[in-house]
Amino acid sequence: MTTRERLLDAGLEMLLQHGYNDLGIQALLRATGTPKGSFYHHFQSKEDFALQVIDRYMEEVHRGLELSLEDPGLTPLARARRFFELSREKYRRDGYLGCMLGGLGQELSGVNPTFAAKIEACFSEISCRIASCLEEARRQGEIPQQADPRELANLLLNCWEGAALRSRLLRDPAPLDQMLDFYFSAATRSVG
Amino acid sequence: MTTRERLLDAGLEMLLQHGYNDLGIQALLRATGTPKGSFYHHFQSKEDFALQVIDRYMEEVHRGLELSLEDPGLTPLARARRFFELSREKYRRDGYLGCMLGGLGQELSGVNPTFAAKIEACFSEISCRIASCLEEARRQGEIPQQADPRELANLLLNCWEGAALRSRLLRDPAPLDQMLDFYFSAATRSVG
DNA sequence: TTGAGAATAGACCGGTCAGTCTAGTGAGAA
DNA sequence: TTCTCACTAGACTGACCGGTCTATTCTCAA
Repeated sequence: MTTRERLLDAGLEMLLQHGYNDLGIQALLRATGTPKGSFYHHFQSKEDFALQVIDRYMEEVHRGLELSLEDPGLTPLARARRFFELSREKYRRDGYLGCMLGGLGQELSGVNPTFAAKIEACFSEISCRIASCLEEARRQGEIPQQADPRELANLLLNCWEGAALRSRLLRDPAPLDQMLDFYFSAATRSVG
Repeated sequence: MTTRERLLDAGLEMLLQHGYNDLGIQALLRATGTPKGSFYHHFQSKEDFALQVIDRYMEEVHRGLELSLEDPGLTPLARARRFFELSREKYRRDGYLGCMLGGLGQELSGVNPTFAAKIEACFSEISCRIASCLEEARRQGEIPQQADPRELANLLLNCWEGAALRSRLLRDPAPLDQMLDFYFSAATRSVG
């Protein structure tokens, strides 16, 4: 494994726990046994590093989206739900520290437009893919014809992020499950 | 206005925008024209200061809860919605920077148990007061008898926080309104 | 075998951080 | 009038911050 990869790996873990401002380069280097020269050889700056960590985070997210949204054994609505259940499993493995996008978004969007734009773009990507899935659900009659898949997808994602924050505070998955139950029972009942 | 009050006022504004780690004591002092000695006369430490700022934030929240949840001109469900509409107006005045509890919760709960507990306690307080309101809604038949007011209140609050994060990223109130529409139409339709 | 460039290595930089310390000021009590 | 104490004032401390710099080592192509 290359130094760059080691740094990004550690970055995923440490940024999730510490956030951006509480993560020192020094600490990252100590944790990975990397000299400072290597870090600044591979990355322009701390900000550049964090942005690349977000890219790596998004690779995982997209793998999860493919795994769930393209599962032919499930109905479209069940596929959408599956994605968040996969995410919940990832959160469990991480110790219920929530979602890195939510964490960095909250911390940095008040002062750093680069991060704000980056993270909004990530949410937007995810939301779009879920929206096509919900579009399919609408075609198949799982949700009402007059429903707006794009708005429903944003709603689902935003509420999920809220649940993830509460789950981080409590170190407990319950808010995640409750939110999914509520959302999908509301979505199905509305067409029942 | 006393020095202490000036500092807490500025703290409300600056912590919302900058978060905890990006807010320097120096900057706070510069912004308020306060010498350092005064700050450390009134507050034990930066952490102590931030915890007191949260207390002040919660005073506002409780005022909002009283204003809305005890409004006799509205049905119980409408009172609950009113609280979040009031919050939305506050967010607008602040430039759509979201909710301080959500911001500090995300930033600090991974590393600082004191803040994690404090902020979870704040959410819990708010949720409890909304739950009694929803309990009353249940008594009056606005929501199903078998609904759990406490869970519904947590759900509402958590989803709101997610919408607030997205609103902060976009500097736009739309996610807030969409979330409220979805939640309350789901809640009423289920008993239709 | 040698030359070139990528990568490692860590001392070092100026600046800023939270927090301390001592001196001084001002208002109200005695 | 004088004493007291809450409060103001800001210089100062040591640690740590992100980032730079130069020297060295490694890898691999010519």
